[in-house]
Amino acid sequence: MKKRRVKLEDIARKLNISIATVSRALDKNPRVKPSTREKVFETANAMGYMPNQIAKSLSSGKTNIIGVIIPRYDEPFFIEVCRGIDHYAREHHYKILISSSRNSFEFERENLISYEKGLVDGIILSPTHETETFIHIQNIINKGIPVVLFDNIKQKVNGATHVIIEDDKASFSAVEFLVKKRKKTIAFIGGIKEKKVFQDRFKGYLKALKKHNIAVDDRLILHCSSLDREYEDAEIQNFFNRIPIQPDAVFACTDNYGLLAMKTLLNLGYKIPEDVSVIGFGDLGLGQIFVPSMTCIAQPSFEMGQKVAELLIDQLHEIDDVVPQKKVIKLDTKLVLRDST
Amino acid sequence: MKKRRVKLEDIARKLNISIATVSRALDKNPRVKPSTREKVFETANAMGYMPNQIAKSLSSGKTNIIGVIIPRYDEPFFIEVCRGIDHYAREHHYKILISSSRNSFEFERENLISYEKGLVDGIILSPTHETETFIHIQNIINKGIPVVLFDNIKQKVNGATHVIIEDDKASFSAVEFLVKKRKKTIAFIGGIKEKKVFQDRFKGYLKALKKHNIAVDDRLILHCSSLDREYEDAEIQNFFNRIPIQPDAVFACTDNYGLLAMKTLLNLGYKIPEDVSVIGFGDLGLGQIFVPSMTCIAQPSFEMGQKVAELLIDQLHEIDDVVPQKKVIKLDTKLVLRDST
DNA sequence: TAATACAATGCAAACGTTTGTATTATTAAA
DNA sequence: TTTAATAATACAAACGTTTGCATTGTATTA
Repeated sequence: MKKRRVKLEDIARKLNISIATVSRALDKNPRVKPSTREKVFETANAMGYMPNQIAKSLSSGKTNIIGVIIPRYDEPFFIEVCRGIDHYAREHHYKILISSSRNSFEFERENLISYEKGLVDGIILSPTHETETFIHIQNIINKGIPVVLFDNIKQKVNGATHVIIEDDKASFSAVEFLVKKRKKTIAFIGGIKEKKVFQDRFKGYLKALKKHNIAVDDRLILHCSSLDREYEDAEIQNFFNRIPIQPDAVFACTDNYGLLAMKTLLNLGYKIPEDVSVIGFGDLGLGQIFVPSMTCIAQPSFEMGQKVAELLIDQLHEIDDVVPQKKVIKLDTKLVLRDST
Repeated sequence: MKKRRVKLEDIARKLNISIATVSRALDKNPRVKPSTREKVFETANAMGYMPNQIAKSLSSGKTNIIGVIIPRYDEPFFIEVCRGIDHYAREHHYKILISSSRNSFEFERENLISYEKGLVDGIILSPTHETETFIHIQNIINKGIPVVLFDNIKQKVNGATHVIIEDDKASFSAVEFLVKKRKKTIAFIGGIKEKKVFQDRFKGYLKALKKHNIAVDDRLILHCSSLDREYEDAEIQNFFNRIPIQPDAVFACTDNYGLLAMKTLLNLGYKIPEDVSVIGFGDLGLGQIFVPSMTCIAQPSFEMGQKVAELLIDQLHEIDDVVPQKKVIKLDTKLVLRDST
């Protein structure tokens, strides 16, 4: 069934020249005579030659593959980042190997180890909420494999570049916006408490309330604990069904939470934005479709992907001896106003 | 900067044994004495040995990587399929290399060629709307690389396994459902005409109308031509803004079209489902969040991914001499009723 | 016409594994 | 003890490239 691949040797034999010459000819190396090169190209085509990437990689020590680890697929933010990575990477002749850590530290570690086997030239990683220790990442870096981290970074990792947004600032400004609209009972819907981004978004919420002398009311605060799409809905419905006071605004830490909140509130008979304003976080398209459309903090996801890829690829091309400056890159967010506020 | 990797040779030298023995010891090959094996494992650990996947692949001729080509990232259906693939693949020790053809035949071909260089053991592909000729796929198969196709297959490819749903049947039953609800002016929102799945879904629509003696009215039919999320919205808004008759139902060929239709209709003052019913296609979660929630044809995307991966991996494990039976697998859809009808 | 330069090509090692076969060491049987 | 059997290990080729260095061929100069 499986056909034997044509290799350099086959071309060499047919033309009665050496493998080295064939290799160089295909490389357009000026050391081989134009006429020879032509002949090589012709027979290579005729024979259907296709270089063996694996052999090339073994010889060169480069695979031109970037390993990407995200906590989950079913979060549009991560997919959008991947799209950004793919865009930049392809332009620079890299391919991407994506895997999901499924919100599990163990999976994240396993993935990292599998990448350590030399399959990838560098790694882009967004740590899970479970990730408390970073030695598994440090280990990889110590082996000389460049790593770029994005989103949800609990701890600065020495030698890695970080790309983040300022979650606390962003949520602070969103909540302050609500306060300035004279909202007094602002509900907060966050995600799992263990996740740094949610912690920071919560901090921003608290800070805005404090600044404007609004008392924090625990009954208005929900930290969703679901890791799956299916349970988030129930959790948020529960929350609003039982809430003892009527909120006049909701600040949600993701677009999805925001949409689910709007859905639940509408079903409970609230009018948006008359009775209650809602702000989401992310701005990944769905907020624009919902009726009413949702005000969001726009996070530059695609751009984040591009940036992350750019930084990694830059690092891959650095001269080995130059000890590179590792950086923390902060991308800007902005509040996009729509009908829900 | 870059540390030299520890290799078998280093372990061998340290223990004064041969590379072959080290290799076999790590493989737990019974040909090496238990005590030797122990020593090998110990020093391997102590030295931080990590096998070189590339070298392994070159030697074994297997990479344990599956190449996946999808037309676009920003279509939840494809991501859900990828998630299914990832799930099944990981369980069977395969990794996935994803790339997007960006709705372009040329990109699809390029990706395929890049995979042909021996990087992947097999390929999962969903052809673009531009893909008319299938020789690039046939070529790959002829080289002995297994290919499984899913969604949007215009032409049966010899030697490839196909996984599809019966788009015409599914849309027929959805439209018939509307007819039975006494809907007479049923609008159709499809995608680019060149895409087989949209052609089939349109056929189902026509067939249902015909069966129930409802005249086809071109003014009720929209074939969206946008390939980008951003333009779809405008196209659908335009359509409903200018529509000369009031539809009493809308059958949309994707969830996104359905949601955009609902949004536009609501903004135009229609009541859903009182004035107009809406059915979407896909059922990827968003329909449940929208208010009112959207009735959908549920397409088993995750399962499709799993199935596709299963079929490919089965093929990869087939004995080479056995000429395998290539199949066309049809997955079931069902109509999920919600508030929009 | 011999010496010299340089263009074109070839040889062989290297990349890090795996694995068939050969070799050596050890044990059991005669 | 020597022989036969078997267990343990070693050798070397193979996977398909790339590349530094050596070699051959050709043209230029004196």
